[in-house]
Amino acid sequence: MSSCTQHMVIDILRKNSNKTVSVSKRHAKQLHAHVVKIKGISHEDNILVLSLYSNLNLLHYSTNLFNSLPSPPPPLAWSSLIKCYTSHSLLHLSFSSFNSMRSLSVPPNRHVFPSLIKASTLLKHAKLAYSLHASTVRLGLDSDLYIANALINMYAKFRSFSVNANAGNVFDDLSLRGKSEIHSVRKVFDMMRVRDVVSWNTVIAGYAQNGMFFESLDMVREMGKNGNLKPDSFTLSSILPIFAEHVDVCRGKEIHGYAVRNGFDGDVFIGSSLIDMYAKCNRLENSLCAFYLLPRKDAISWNSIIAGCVQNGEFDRGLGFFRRMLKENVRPMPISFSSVIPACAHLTALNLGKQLHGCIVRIGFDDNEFIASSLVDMYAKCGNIKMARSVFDRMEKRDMVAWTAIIMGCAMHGHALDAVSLFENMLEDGVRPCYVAFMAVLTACSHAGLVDESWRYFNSMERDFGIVPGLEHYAAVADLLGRAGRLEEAYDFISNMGVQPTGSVWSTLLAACRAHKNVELAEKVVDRLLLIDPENMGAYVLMSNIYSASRRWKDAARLRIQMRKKGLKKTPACSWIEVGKEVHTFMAGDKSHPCYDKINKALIVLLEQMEKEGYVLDTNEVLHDVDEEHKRELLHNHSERLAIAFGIISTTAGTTIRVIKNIRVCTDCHTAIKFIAKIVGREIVVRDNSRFHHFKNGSCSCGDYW
DNA sequence: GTAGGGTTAG
Repeated sequence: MSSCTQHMVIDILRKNSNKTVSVSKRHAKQLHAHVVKIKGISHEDNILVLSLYSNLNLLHYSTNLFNSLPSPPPPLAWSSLIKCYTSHSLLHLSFSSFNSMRSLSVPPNRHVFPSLIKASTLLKHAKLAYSLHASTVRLGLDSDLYIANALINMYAKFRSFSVNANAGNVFDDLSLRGKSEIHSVRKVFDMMRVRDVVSWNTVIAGYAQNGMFFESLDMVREMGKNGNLKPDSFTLSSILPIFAEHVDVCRGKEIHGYAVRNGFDGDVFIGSSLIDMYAKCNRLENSLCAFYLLPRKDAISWNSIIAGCVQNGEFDRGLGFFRRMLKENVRPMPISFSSVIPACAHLTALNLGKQLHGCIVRIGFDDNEFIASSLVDMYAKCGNIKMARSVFDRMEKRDMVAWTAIIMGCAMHGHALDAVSLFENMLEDGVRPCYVAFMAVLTACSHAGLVDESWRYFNSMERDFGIVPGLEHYAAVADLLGRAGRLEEAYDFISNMGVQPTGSVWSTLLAACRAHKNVELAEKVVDRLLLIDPENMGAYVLMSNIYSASRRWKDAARLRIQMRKKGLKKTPACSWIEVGKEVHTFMAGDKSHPCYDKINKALIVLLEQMEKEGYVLDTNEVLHDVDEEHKRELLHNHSERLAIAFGIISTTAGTTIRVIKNIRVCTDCHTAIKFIAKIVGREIVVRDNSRFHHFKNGSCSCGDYW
């Protein structure tokens, strides 16, 4: 009897809601067997079993049972089948089934629409979705609780699609449509006679995901007042990202407290939202607590803590969590890689980055845009611009981030013309440049002295793209003017820029004054600089260097005394190199390395050969008023030379040497490294605080302009 | 039959 079957179905579904899925699955099959055994083939009962299979997401059992039904199957059978297809993301099958259903003249009932609306949402197929909405209106079903909930979700999602599409491409009509869609969310919601917690949560999440934070939080209040419903774990995980974005840790903590009081703090969704919220509020310790207190961790919990560490500059920690994730057999997701690779980029850990790249290729994630962009950036930052370019060239779809990464990469490596032509290619591709993309192309211009191009891009920013130039853009142009020797022009440009200049903008001009030996303007600049940033030690050092270079020792000494009085100390110069699996660090004049004697001997031998080749020491770099011999020793012990010499004696012949320095390479070392590269027949890559220098065969990729 | 969390460039 089918009423007996119905009771058993209900019993199984109840057990299923207790998360004992495997038990229910077994029960379902037992029930099916029971039905077959006792009653032979009863289609009425089979339809109930089918709805049970469909609820348990058992695709094959559902389709097999469905195919055994006589034609035409009743509406309940169709809606079960379609639901099953949709929840397995077989969206085209959902629609082809719907079409078959209609061609057999089976009337669609209310149960079939939610799955179809969901399928059209997942397909991002707006036309289909709108026609489904129209059908429900014609059938008078559009205020049905489940259908309306699905419609609200659909309109909220379409709004975010168009918002996101708008960020990368030029489709102005989409933003208008986006507005009407968020309006439709509210219209459907307002029209409903009965709303449940899902209705409220869907609207709240929809507003939150579309950046309508005020409206979202307002709905949470309304939910309690007019809806008489308490926020649940869905509500909380929707609104936590709002406080993450606003860096509002106080209100984030309030939500955390509410979650604890109501027993939601063990929920994995809440957990990862909390980890993320605390990390974005720079409270990594709280993120770690939230992570460790989670009773069950899923892949997303791991992703959140990895991204949290990396975003807070805890690169080694982020890498550590990534390793532990693998060790605990949690399958990494594409996001896991795009979160952890920037850690390699920041640590300049090329070998580690390569290993991760290998892993990515093996898993088959190498076509993921996010991962590819992070790899482009990582290779560029680790000094391997060729690999960066090859990863970029292999990308099928390139979004603005990918373009920006490669343009910035080329800029850092002094390939300014490549950077500029890539920027033009990006525009031809219809990708709209953003704030960062302009930073990249302007940086490229400034590294190569392309004054005219720089002006052209700078002027087009606001005029053609509506991007108001920020400090970084002004700084790049000012830097370029200064280094091109147009010092007065640069001074006027900085004095009249649209934003308040920072000390560092003036510092670049000060450096230019030094390069072009203009002491008078330097004095004017340093006054302006110290007015804004009186503690800027770089300014004192530079000005002192400028005085020294023009042999005004007394003025130089006066500044150094002022520095000492203020307690300002120069940033100690430091270089490091990765040999084998270890990173070796050298300070200027550092004799502490276990191989120091060997390094020193190598440097002496090199110096002899360099001098034979025509190297002349440039002592202008040394700011102290000391005798020539002492100057020679000071230069000889610059940290990059120690690191390079160590690299030469501890790696096999022909290996590229990659050294990183925390401040700019000095002119003398720059000349010296050109000689060294030629003598030892190796490529030497040096990254200073702003760019890469590739030394090869006696010359440098920067063309001595840096 | 409907709703939720985490990514990349400076």
